[in-house]
Amino acid sequence: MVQRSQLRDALEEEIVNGVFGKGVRLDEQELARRYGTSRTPIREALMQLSAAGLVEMRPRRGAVAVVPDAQRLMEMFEVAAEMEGMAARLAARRWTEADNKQLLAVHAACRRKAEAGDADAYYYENEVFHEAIAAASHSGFLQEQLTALRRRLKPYRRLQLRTHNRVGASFAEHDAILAAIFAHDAEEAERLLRDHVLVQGDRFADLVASLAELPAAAVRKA
Amino acid sequence: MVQRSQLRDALEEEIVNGVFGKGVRLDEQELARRYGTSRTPIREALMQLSAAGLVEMRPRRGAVAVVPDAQRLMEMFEVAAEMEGMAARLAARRWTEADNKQLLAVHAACRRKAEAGDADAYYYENEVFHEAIAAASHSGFLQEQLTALRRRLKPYRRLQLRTHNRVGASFAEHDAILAAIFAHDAEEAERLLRDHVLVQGDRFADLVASLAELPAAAVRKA
DNA sequence: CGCTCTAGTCTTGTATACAAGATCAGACCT
DNA sequence: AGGTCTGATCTTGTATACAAGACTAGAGCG
Repeated sequence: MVQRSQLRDALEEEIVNGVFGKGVRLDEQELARRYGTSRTPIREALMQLSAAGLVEMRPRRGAVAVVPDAQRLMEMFEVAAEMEGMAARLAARRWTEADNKQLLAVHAACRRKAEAGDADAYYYENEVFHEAIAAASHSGFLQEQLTALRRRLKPYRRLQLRTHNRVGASFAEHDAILAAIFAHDAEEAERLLRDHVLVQGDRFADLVASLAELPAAAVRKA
Repeated sequence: MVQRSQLRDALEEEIVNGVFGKGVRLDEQELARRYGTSRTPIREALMQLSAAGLVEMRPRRGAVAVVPDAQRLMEMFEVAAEMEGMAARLAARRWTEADNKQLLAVHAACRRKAEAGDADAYYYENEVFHEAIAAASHSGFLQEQLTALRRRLKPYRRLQLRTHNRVGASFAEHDAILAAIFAHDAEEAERLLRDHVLVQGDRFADLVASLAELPAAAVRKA
């Protein structure tokens, strides 16, 4: 049986992965055909995605996928870095024995994937690692916000984890972050995790800049 | 003519202001009757609000208003403080002449309302002040996130601005924040604005605690 | 030759009809 | 009497029909 949320997730997946180009109209009938349903569930999914900022709904003129340009992407990475840093700070103050166990377990899993040189598998465990820190912050709201943000940045993160030997560096950073958290050094944990995420943003910016994929970063309108 | 977004906003307003009690089912037919429309637009509005975290949609069992308990509210204030602080930090680094002008103008408006002792008017200008700082951060994404968060915290903020002589204190804090921003002191601006917002959260927590309005903070389920 | 106005078509937005799971009440059984 | 099963009713979820604004193409005009 198909859950309502699955349609939304499938659409989100497609949009976030850039299946639809910038400014392409998302035709409700076509989507309905493609997903084998009527327009109603499609519309409801689109409404949700528009509330989440993934599509823009122009009255009477259809929905278009929102494809963040390089500047917007940097802004998103900046905010993500700030919030991940905040999570680390709170985690350093509040972690429990259960959090400790969980973090060590996930960290070990990261090590295995990193040593195996499996970037894709590492990428997955990396997500779990960050999620575990968010959980250790014991702020449900922060955790939710971070999860939503991570989903949107997912494809871009993945993109640049593959470059260079980022996996090795990433793991080393995880190590330092955990040390700071377990030492209850909130400021240091915040700084380290923030930088850890920002590096991804910077690297992404480099990547984009080098590809010059971006003719119209400044053409954003109010 | 009634825009689609107006229905959503009206519903959001009602929910955020706690018109519906905790766990009360939002009956689609009743809402449709009340707003003089069919169920379809109501459903679409509810979908958007569920994506924004304001209502929870339980499959086949209807939507209920999500009323944050005290702990969740504190978490939201914490995150808001962090992001407002971030905005101040960025604003201190990036403000332009136009931002400067705008900030001074809004600050002057705040002063007038504060001196007139008009808490409600001050409350409104206060919003504009914070919005102006977010604008001066030159991060569109951060600005949007802050706007969304502010909307959700609005009723609680308003609640505690009325207490004590918070208006006078608030204005003095604004003054210091602007000084730090104009001096390009990013760290100080961040610290001041963060505390400025956190005070509101703390005061709110005091309020709630004193009213003991909250029997079931721990009953939140996974 | 290009612009504008207009009719036609297409797409979105809303209402309604129908299908299917959830709730509730009453009867039945233990 | 209490609990449980079952059918009636109600609500949500989906499909379809219809209304109304937006795009398009083509004719007419400058």
